Amino acid sequence: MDEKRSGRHGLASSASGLTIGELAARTGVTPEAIRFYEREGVIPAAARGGAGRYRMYGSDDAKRLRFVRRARDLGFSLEEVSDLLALASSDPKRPCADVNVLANRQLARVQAKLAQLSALQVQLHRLLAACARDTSIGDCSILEALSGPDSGESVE
Amino acid sequence: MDEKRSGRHGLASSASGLTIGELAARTGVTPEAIRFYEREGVIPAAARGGAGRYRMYGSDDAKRLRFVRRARDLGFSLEEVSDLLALASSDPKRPCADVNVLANRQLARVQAKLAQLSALQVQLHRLLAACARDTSIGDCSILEALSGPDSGESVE
DNA sequence: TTTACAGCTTGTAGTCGCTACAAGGTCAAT
DNA sequence: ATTGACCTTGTAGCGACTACAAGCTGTAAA
Repeated sequence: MDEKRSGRHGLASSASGLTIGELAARTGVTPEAIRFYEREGVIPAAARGGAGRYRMYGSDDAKRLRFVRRARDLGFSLEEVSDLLALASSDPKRPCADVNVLANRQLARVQAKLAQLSALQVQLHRLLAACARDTSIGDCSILEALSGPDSGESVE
Repeated sequence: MDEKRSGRHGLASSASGLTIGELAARTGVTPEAIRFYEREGVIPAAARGGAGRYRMYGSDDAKRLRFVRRARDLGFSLEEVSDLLALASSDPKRPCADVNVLANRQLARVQAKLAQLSALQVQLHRLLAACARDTSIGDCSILEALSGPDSGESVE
């Protein structure tokens, strides 16, 4: 019955007997993060294994956790991940408009940040191009730019 | 001697008698952030005005604070801002290579993030394009993608 | 003079998504 | 019995602020 024990020290690792460390290894999420997700209510509290008080996980937990990791990788907040999880396990016949809304919102955020960073890149490029010709702190166009493009004696 | 009082309630606002709120208004940095910068050692502790114990600022402080804000806007960390401030007030004859290094590092960070976000944008676009044709949660390709592109029963 | 009130003071807690301990408990093997 | 990996909880820290709370100050209007 327990032929599937295989951890370095033999802690259960059968289809529905993963420890938190094993789950971590399978999902690419650290044990600390898993416990954090549980505390935050993103994933349900794990069942505790027989004698000891260790958290034990099954394949459903692994699936859910991979879902969480992928959604986080896409930039969704933990709250949105919770929403997505709830949607994923809701009535399969319901329209997936809510999912779409979430994804679109995230896309908008990503695009806003892209625009902002793009502008930053341009500015830094310009500063560096100008500074390449400078040699001393006194003439450094970067420091000049930071010190005040819009005059400097406007304290009245 | 005190003909230059002009705040709503008359707190000093002459060339070198700004209160923290006035400084905030002139620099676009909130009073809380200014105090935070002082606590963190990014800007020196302000002089305290005569009778009361209010912080009082002059035009040099305003300049320095604008410098900080611009550098922050470019994405430099507070530690780097401190470094930049130190460089700006160091020997003007020294070469500005250090400034260049800092700016290049920041540009590299910005570009790394741009690449990352760009990839994210592509992924989200793909997900949304696929989902536009879906109608129900059960068929939602976004949730499918999150649930596991690489099979799903690999818990062994 | 009294009162009102804007704006200042310090200190602390919260944000977000973790990571990094510390101090101790558990499990299997040697 | 002891080792030693792994687990447990709880707490603090990161970065760069923001948001209070409780109280003080300074001026103006009643």
